[in-house]
Amino acid sequence: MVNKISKKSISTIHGYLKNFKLYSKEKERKNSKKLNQKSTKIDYLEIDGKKIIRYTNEFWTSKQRQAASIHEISYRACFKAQLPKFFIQLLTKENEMVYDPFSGRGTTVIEAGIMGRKVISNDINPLSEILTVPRFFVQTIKEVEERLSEIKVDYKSEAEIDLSMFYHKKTEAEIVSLKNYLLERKEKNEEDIIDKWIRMVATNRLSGHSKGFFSVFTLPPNQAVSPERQRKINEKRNQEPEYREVKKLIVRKTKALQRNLKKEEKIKLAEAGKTAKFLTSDARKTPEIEDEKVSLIVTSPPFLDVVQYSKDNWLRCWFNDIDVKEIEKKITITRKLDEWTKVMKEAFKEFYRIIKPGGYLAFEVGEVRKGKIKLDEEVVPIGAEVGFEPVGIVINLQEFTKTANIWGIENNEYGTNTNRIVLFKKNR
DNA sequence: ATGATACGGGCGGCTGATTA
DNA sequence: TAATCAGCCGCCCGTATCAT
Repeated sequence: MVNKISKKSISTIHGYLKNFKLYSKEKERKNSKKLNQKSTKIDYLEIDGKKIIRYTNEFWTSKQRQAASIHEISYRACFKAQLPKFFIQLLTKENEMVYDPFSGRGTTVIEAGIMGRKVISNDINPLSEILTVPRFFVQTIKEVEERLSEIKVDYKSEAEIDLSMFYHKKTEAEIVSLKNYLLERKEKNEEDIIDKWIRMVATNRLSGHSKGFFSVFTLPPNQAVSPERQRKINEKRNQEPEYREVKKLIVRKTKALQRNLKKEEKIKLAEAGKTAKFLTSDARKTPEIEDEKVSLIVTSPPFLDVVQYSKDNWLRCWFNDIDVKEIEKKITITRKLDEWTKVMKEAFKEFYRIIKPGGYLAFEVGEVRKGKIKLDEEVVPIGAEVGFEPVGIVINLQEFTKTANIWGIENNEYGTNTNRIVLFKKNR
């Protein structure tokens, strides 16, 4: 619900954020045509002797399923599509380059693609590319059905590891057959975009807590359950894996992913996909990206080591023949703040190199350790040191419908109840 | 003994689509 | 129109273990 706005100079961005009023669809529905009258709260922080402005408002709403359905790929710690949309709309024009160095499930680049921007996506975890690339080239139900029908299932096949706590024998045979098919296609260099689409959907269906997934009831798929733990869950719930039709579920999710995707959005995605770059590099070292090529970065880095990305993805890595240990070796961000800061500074240097003069960096971070560590405030001097001008901190505050009960955390307590974005500009 | 680091838990409210 | 249900989302922190 961002007001239509073209690219703004730095002073008008301040004006825009200051005078921002969110047009509320909710209120419209309730026959009140009024704007959401919340005005932006402004305060100032002093960091390293310099004043920095902080804007707090409900700049976007992030209800579930309010963005394009194509984003509905579960991944650990993914921000809502409304976040990148806000900054892309505010800070870039069509055909300009948008980049996400910590791409994850690819929310930023997919959203940028829908909006007709050019994109580069990077993530050190190869799973990111597997989940992102195919969604630029949305396949029709018919294409997917036809391809699936060509894939032979050997009902004698079994996984080399014990997955009996997750899958019915027949389901497991179907998954393993699909895994082997995809591996063979890849090895023979025959893997096409339809195969990749199927790989992406299947990877997303491996485990979850409803009948739309291949597995028995388990946790939602953004967090992995260990085999030992799954056995206990099965015991506790007195359940055992029932048969799930793998091909049928893939077709169903294929349909769901494009549920509300408009025709022109699909075309724009495909256009962006044709020129897109997908990297699997360390964000500090991306020589594939030329100097001053990028108009906007919207990203969110790992917050210290709060999330175990490789562990949470063990089953998906198994399906895609990705060595979890190899990824763990590459991801070296520790829980120590000073080391995190060092790594981020190197990354910021790289961002400065590839952003064009006049371009922006929107860097989303959060509070961790019960608010003891405010990463947004840590990030401001890092950006300034490498040459960026800190524009300000943008905080999106909303009445949350979040239900993070896993760790007994109440609404608006800890975690990402607010999105905190540090906005930087590279001056001309 | 003390501080640092590693490990890993295991739900449920809400929204929107589908079905009755 | 109401009822049902699939599927989304959550970057924390207590405790065990290791290092000094």
